[in-house]
Amino acid sequence: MDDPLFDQLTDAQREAVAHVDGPLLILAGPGSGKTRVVTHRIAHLLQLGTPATRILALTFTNKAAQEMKSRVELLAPGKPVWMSTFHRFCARMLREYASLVGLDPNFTIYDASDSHNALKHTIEDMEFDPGHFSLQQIAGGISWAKNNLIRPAEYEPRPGSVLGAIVHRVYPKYEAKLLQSSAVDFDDLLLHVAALLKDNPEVRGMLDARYRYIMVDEYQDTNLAQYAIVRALSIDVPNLAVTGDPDQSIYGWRGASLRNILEFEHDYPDVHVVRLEQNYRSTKRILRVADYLIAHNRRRKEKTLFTENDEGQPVRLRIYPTQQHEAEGIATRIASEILAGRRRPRDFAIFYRVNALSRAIETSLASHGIPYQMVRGVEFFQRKEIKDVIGYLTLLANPRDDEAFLRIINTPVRGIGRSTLERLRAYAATKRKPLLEAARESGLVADLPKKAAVSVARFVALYDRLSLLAAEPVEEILGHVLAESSYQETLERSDSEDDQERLANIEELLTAAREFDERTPGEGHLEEFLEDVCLVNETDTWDAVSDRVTLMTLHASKGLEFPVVFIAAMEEGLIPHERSREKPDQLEEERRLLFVGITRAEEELELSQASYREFRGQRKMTVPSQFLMQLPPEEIEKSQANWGPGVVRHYDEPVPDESHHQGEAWEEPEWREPSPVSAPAAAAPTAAPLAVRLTTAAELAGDAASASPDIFHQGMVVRHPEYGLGKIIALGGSQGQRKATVAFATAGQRTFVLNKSPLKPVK
DNA sequence: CGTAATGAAATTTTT
DNA sequence: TTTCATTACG
Repeated sequence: MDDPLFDQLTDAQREAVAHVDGPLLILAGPGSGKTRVVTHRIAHLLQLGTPATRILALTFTNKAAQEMKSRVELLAPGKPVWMSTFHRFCARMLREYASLVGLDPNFTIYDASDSHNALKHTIEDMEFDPGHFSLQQIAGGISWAKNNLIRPAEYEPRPGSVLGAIVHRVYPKYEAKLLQSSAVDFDDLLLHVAALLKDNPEVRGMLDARYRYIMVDEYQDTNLAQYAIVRALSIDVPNLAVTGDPDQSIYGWRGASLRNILEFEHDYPDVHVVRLEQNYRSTKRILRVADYLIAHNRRRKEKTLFTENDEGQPVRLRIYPTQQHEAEGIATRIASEILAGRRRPRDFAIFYRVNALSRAIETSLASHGIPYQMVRGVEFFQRKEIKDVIGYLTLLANPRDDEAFLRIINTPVRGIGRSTLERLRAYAATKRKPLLEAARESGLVADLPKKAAVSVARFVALYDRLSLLAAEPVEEILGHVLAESSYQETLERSDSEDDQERLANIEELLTAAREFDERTPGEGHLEEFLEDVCLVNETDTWDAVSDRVTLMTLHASKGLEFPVVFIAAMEEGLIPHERSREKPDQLEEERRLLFVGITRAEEELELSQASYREFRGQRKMTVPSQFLMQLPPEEIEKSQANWGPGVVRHYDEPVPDESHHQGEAWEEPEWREPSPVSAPAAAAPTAAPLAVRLTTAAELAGDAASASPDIFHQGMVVRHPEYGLGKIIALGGSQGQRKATVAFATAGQRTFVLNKSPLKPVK
């Protein structure tokens, strides 16, 4: 084979890429060039003349899909291969076949918190008392059922299970509520598609034929619903290629089933299996540590990881007195490496089991002036202000969406309180109408005070005004929403810092909308925007480019790699997490989680443990993680750090005379005041990477001279020579076509093309 | 109706 | 300790 596509591949990789027809299982260890294989295989299929539209590649994250897209683009430019996440693929299928499962094509996708609210409202409507079970437990039960392809009517509670009995009662009502609102939760996206394929053989057959080659990444993380979907699409044309690593399955708690990959050979008997065991990422020592650890798992496929990389440094294990010492130790190490010019901030990553552990580390990094970015749990699109504003758009797109209605009906406050809503809900329930419809008829609602009815009517009028804009670019709709609901004004009037931050976040959302508009010209893309918004997550926008230390949970680290990795808090109860200790399966998953963390490291790995840790305000003595005992002792360089408080010291220095700090010295660690740092490279860390990337840098560089339209923003007060003072209520269009709608005090609303208008900002 | 105060709960979270 | 959700007041 002298095809350039195969040039840079190893034999094993080549074997996988060259495989064309029939099922293929690629067992790919960490750092084994899996993405390379998948992308090259796609390119190869294209080269053989397969139309791009006949290839489907499914991933779990947008980031992975994006990565794949850009790499295929390099190998085979301009080919529209469908590469997306499972959920996005399903969303698209459902838009096409919505009516077959009882949805409108403009259905809403509920994220976790939306569906939580929907469940809460369902239970309220039922006047059902779930006893001591929490909403989350019930939600978990429903989610479990959905992941296992059990529809409401088919749900059979385990005999004697109280929770099961509750789920049995609630699940059908919850599902009915979603359908009534024409909404789906994340699990539904998969479940509905699986059901669609099962119940409609002709549709299934057509799609099976349409997607001639299907590839699934991270197959070890598929659940039964995903399995069923993939399976249904590869019956007549069984050209299914899956890649995965059983040892990296860390989402069992989300319904992923290791069975799918372990039994793949059973499900597809004539499967071709390729093992990618050579690692190109880590040093020999790191790899041996990972391999030794994971060998303790029983439920797996044996594999032999090897690398031709250097031996590398020993893996370090540091034991600190307290978490503050631990954090300080890590920060000091990083600082000295950077100051010595050996590394840059972006070379480092710090992983931990739970988000709550990040705080101490952040504090220390900040005090050393080390720039960092945290991939954090609270996502941009989950913030209240974002969800509020999105709520308006959602209701515009789907007037049947009761959850969206409830979210925005009194945000900002318009005097529509609990009792009013109670009556609206009762009315809507008896008339079997969406809440918005009920609101429209507020005059007919029994016992509704006139004042309340007027408030409701005003809201409906607002809604109707906004809905006239539904086909406009998203940025413009958003602008009108912000202005006419007085959401923005309410925040601006507030002087709390939180609210100022909210305004900034809304500004980011506007930017995201603008970028979306530029990306998708034409009319009526509201649903697509909303889909983007809810199927995107912050990890996707983790910025590999910026020069910062990365902080994240072990889960979030999957798929990434860093020259130097720290894994903090190697303690019983954290890793393995206490909630995982009951079942052996869960313990194995925790072990895999650590395996994933370890195998992210390219050159250096440092594990650490604190002897005492403050947890929920309690200082407790810790027990070393059992996993530490499952590492090869000869590969580990263990050291105990025993010095007193406040001493910032490089680790390679010998431990100093500890006499006067012995014993309780660490009880009250003293803190150096976080000192502002002199070096410009070490600017104070910005709080959070926002989910939305700003393009302003490029734009400013481009045409800074022409007092660009970018100086105008949402809500700004402007002056017009003729009409006087006005406020920008919406912006739209891009570049030279940038337009603003301005509400003037005397002259009403007018729209201008900014480049040609005499508008000037005031202030 | 809206805000302040109290109390219970607290992993991980591809979408 | 912190965060939320519900409850009690003004």
